[in-house]
Amino acid sequence: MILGRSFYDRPTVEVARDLLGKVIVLGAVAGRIVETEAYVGMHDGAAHASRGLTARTRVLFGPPGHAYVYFIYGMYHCLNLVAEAEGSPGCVLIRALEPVRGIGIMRRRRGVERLEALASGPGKLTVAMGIDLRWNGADVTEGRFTVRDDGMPLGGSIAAGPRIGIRKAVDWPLRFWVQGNRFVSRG
DNA sequence: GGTAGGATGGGCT
DNA sequence: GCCCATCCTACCC
Repeated sequence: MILGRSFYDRPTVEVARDLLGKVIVLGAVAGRIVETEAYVGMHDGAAHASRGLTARTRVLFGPPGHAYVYFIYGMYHCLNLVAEAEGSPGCVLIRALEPVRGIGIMRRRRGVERLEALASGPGKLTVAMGIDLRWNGADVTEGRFTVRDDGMPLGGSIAAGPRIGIRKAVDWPLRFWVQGNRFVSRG
Protein backbone atom coordinates (compact mmCIF):
# COMPACT_ATOMS: atom_id res chain seq x y z
CA MET A 1 0.00 0.00 0.00
CA ILE A 2 1.16 3.53 -0.85
CA LEU A 3 1.96 5.75 2.13
CA GLY A 4 -0.51 8.63 2.29
CA ARG A 5 -0.14 12.25 3.30
CA SER A 6 -0.87 11.53 6.99
CA PHE A 7 2.23 9.28 7.22
CA TYR A 8 4.44 12.30 6.51
CA ASP A 9 2.37 14.79 8.53
CA ARG A 10 4.11 13.89 11.81
CA PRO A 11 7.30 14.84 13.70
CA THR A 12 10.30 14.40 11.38
CA VAL A 13 12.16 11.96 13.65
CA GLU A 14 9.13 9.64 13.74
CA VAL A 15 8.87 9.75 9.97
CA ALA A 16 12.62 9.08 9.59
CA ARG A 17 12.43 5.96 11.78
CA ASP A 18 9.20 4.68 10.24
CA LEU A 19 10.51 5.04 6.69
CA LEU A 20 13.02 2.25 7.39
CA GLY A 21 11.80 -0.88 5.63
CA LYS A 22 9.47 0.99 3.26
CA VAL A 23 9.96 0.67 -0.50
CA ILE A 24 10.61 3.58 -2.89
CA VAL A 25 9.18 2.89 -6.33
CA LEU A 26 9.97 4.93 -9.44
CA GLY A 27 8.74 3.34 -12.64
CA ALA A 28 10.34 -0.10 -13.06
CA VAL A 29 12.90 0.42 -10.29
CA ALA A 30 12.39 -0.09 -6.56
CA GLY A 31 14.52 -0.14 -3.40
CA ARG A 32 13.92 -0.72 0.31
CA ILE A 33 14.96 2.11 2.64
CA VAL A 34 17.61 0.94 5.14
CA GLU A 35 19.16 4.27 6.24
CA THR A 36 17.73 7.78 6.81
CA GLU A 37 18.60 11.10 8.42
CA ALA A 38 16.22 13.62 9.98
CA TYR A 39 16.66 17.36 9.29
CA VAL A 40 14.36 18.92 11.80
CA GLY A 41 13.77 22.44 10.55
CA MET A 42 14.78 26.04 11.07
CA HIS A 43 16.45 25.42 14.46
CA ASP A 44 18.66 22.67 12.95
CA GLY A 45 21.90 24.35 11.82
CA ALA A 46 22.70 21.49 9.46
CA ALA A 47 19.36 21.75 7.65
CA HIS A 48 18.96 23.75 4.45
CA ALA A 49 15.78 25.17 5.98
CA SER A 50 17.81 26.89 8.72
CA ARG A 51 18.66 29.56 6.11
CA GLY A 52 14.99 30.32 5.72
CA LEU A 53 12.69 30.36 2.73
CA THR A 54 14.60 30.64 -0.56
CA ALA A 55 14.01 29.44 -4.12
CA ARG A 56 15.76 26.18 -3.23
CA THR A 57 14.05 25.51 0.10
CA ARG A 58 10.53 26.39 -1.06
CA VAL A 59 9.52 22.71 -1.25
CA LEU A 60 10.56 22.17 2.38
CA PHE A 61 8.08 24.79 3.55
CA GLY A 62 5.28 23.23 1.51
CA PRO A 63 2.96 20.32 2.36
CA PRO A 64 4.31 16.92 3.52
CA GLY A 65 4.60 13.90 1.23
CA HIS A 66 6.64 15.64 -1.46
CA ALA A 67 10.20 15.00 -2.71
CA TYR A 68 12.92 17.56 -2.00
CA VAL A 69 15.80 16.94 -4.45
CA TYR A 70 18.93 19.08 -4.54
CA PHE A 71 22.23 19.11 -6.44
CA ILE A 72 25.46 18.77 -4.44
CA TYR A 73 29.22 18.78 -5.03
CA GLY A 74 28.74 19.60 -8.69
CA MET A 75 27.90 15.97 -9.49
CA TYR A 76 25.30 14.36 -7.28
CA HIS A 77 21.69 14.65 -6.26
CA CYS A 78 20.21 13.88 -2.85
CA LEU A 79 16.63 12.74 -2.20
CA ASN A 80 14.59 13.89 0.81
CA LEU A 81 10.93 13.41 1.73
CA VAL A 82 9.17 16.39 3.28
CA ALA A 83 7.60 15.80 6.71
CA GLU A 84 5.44 17.81 9.12
CA ALA A 85 2.65 20.24 8.34
CA GLU A 86 2.88 22.92 5.67
CA GLY A 87 5.04 25.78 6.95
CA SER A 88 7.13 23.46 9.16
CA PRO A 89 10.18 22.54 7.03
CA GLY A 90 11.27 19.12 8.39
CA CYS A 91 12.55 16.52 5.95
CA VAL A 92 14.12 13.06 5.82
CA LEU A 93 17.26 12.40 3.76
CA ILE A 94 17.20 8.93 2.18
CA ARG A 95 20.77 7.62 2.64
CA ALA A 96 20.66 4.01 1.45
CA LEU A 97 18.46 1.50 -0.33
CA GLU A 98 18.47 -2.25 -0.66
CA PRO A 99 17.78 -2.94 -4.37
CA VAL A 100 14.42 -4.67 -4.82
CA ARG A 101 13.41 -4.36 -8.49
CA GLY A 102 15.03 -3.19 -11.71
CA ILE A 103 18.46 -4.32 -10.56
CA GLY A 104 19.71 -4.62 -14.16
CA ILE A 105 18.72 -1.00 -14.78
CA MET A 106 20.48 0.09 -11.59
CA ARG A 107 23.67 -1.73 -12.61
CA ARG A 108 23.65 -0.05 -16.00
CA ARG A 109 23.04 3.43 -14.55
CA ARG A 110 25.70 3.03 -11.87
CA GLY A 111 28.26 1.23 -14.01
CA VAL A 112 29.04 -1.28 -11.26
CA GLU A 113 28.01 -4.87 -10.66
CA ARG A 114 28.24 -5.39 -6.92
CA LEU A 115 24.76 -5.37 -5.36
CA GLU A 116 25.97 -3.63 -2.22
CA ALA A 117 27.45 -0.78 -4.29
CA LEU A 118 24.31 0.12 -6.24
CA ALA A 119 22.44 2.33 -3.77
CA SER A 120 24.40 2.33 -0.48
CA GLY A 121 24.75 6.11 -0.24
CA PRO A 122 22.64 9.23 -0.92
CA GLY A 123 24.42 10.07 -4.18
CA LYS A 124 24.50 6.49 -5.39
CA LEU A 125 20.82 5.81 -4.86
CA THR A 126 19.66 8.81 -6.89
CA VAL A 127 21.76 7.57 -9.83
CA ALA A 128 20.41 4.03 -9.42
CA MET A 129 16.79 5.25 -9.19
CA GLY A 130 17.14 7.85 -11.96
CA ILE A 131 16.26 10.77 -9.65
CA ASP A 132 17.35 14.30 -10.54
CA LEU A 133 16.02 17.87 -10.22
CA ARG A 134 13.04 17.09 -12.42
CA TRP A 135 11.60 15.23 -9.42
CA ASN A 136 12.02 18.13 -7.01
CA GLY A 137 8.60 18.93 -5.58
CA ALA A 138 6.96 15.73 -6.84
CA ASP A 139 4.04 14.39 -4.79
CA VAL A 140 5.05 10.89 -3.65
CA THR A 141 1.56 9.90 -2.47
CA GLU A 142 0.41 9.20 -6.04
CA GLY A 143 1.76 8.64 -9.54
CA ARG A 144 4.95 6.93 -10.82
CA PHE A 145 7.07 7.93 -7.86
CA THR A 146 5.74 6.60 -4.54
CA VAL A 147 6.76 5.04 -1.23
CA ARG A 148 5.04 1.82 -0.20
CA ASP A 149 4.63 -0.47 2.77
CA ASP A 150 4.85 -4.09 1.61
CA GLY A 151 4.55 -5.54 5.11
CA MET A 152 8.02 -7.10 5.14
CA PRO A 153 9.73 -7.17 8.58
CA LEU A 154 12.79 -4.95 9.09
CA GLY A 155 15.22 -7.80 9.66
CA GLY A 156 17.04 -5.97 12.44
CA SER A 157 16.63 -3.37 15.17
CA ILE A 158 16.85 0.37 14.51
CA ALA A 159 20.21 1.95 15.33
CA ALA A 160 20.77 5.72 15.78
CA GLY A 161 23.88 7.89 15.59
CA PRO A 162 25.29 11.23 14.38
CA ARG A 163 24.53 12.39 10.85
CA ILE A 164 27.24 12.09 8.19
CA GLY A 165 29.01 14.81 6.21
CA ILE A 166 27.74 17.84 8.14
CA ARG A 167 29.60 20.49 10.15
CA LYS A 168 26.84 21.86 12.34
CA ALA A 169 24.84 20.02 15.02
CA VAL A 170 27.29 17.15 14.52
CA ASP A 171 26.36 15.39 17.76
CA TRP A 172 22.62 15.12 17.27
CA PRO A 173 21.78 11.39 16.82
CA LEU A 174 19.46 11.92 13.87
CA ARG A 175 20.80 9.19 11.57
CA PHE A 176 18.84 5.95 11.64
CA TRP A 177 19.63 2.62 10.04
CA VAL A 178 18.76 -1.08 10.18
CA GLN A 179 21.34 -2.66 12.44
CA GLY A 180 23.52 -5.15 10.58
CA ASN A 181 22.01 -4.48 7.14
CA ARG A 182 24.64 -4.90 4.43
CA PHE A 183 23.25 -2.09 2.24
CA VAL A 184 23.74 0.83 4.66
CA SER A 185 26.41 3.40 3.71
CA ARG A 186 28.22 2.86 7.02
CA GLY A 187 27.36 0.16 9.52
C1' DG B 1 42.17 -3.13 6.20
C1' DG B 2 42.54 2.23 5.87
C1' DT B 3 42.53 7.40 4.23
C1' DA B 4 43.80 11.79 1.55
C1' DG B 5 42.68 14.34 -2.31
C1' DG B 6 40.33 15.70 -6.44
C1' DA B 7 36.23 16.14 -9.43
C1' DT B 8 32.78 19.77 -10.27
C1' DG B 9 28.95 23.51 -10.17
C1' DG B 10 24.99 25.75 -7.74
C1' DG B 11 23.65 28.48 -3.61
C1' DC B 12 24.40 32.01 -0.73
C1' DT B 13 27.28 35.88 1.79
C1' DG C 1 34.75 33.49 -2.92
C1' DC C 2 33.60 29.91 0.08
C1' DC C 3 30.83 26.15 1.34
C1' DC C 4 28.97 22.10 0.65
C1' DA C 5 23.55 16.36 3.69
C1' DT C 6 29.34 12.80 -2.00
C1' DC C 7 31.95 9.34 -4.36
C1' DC C 8 35.90 7.22 -6.50
C1' DT C 9 40.72 6.40 -7.13
C1' DA C 10 45.31 6.02 -5.77
C1' DC C 11 48.14 4.75 -2.50
C1' DC C 12 49.57 2.96 2.07
C1' DC C 13 49.72 -0.22 5.72
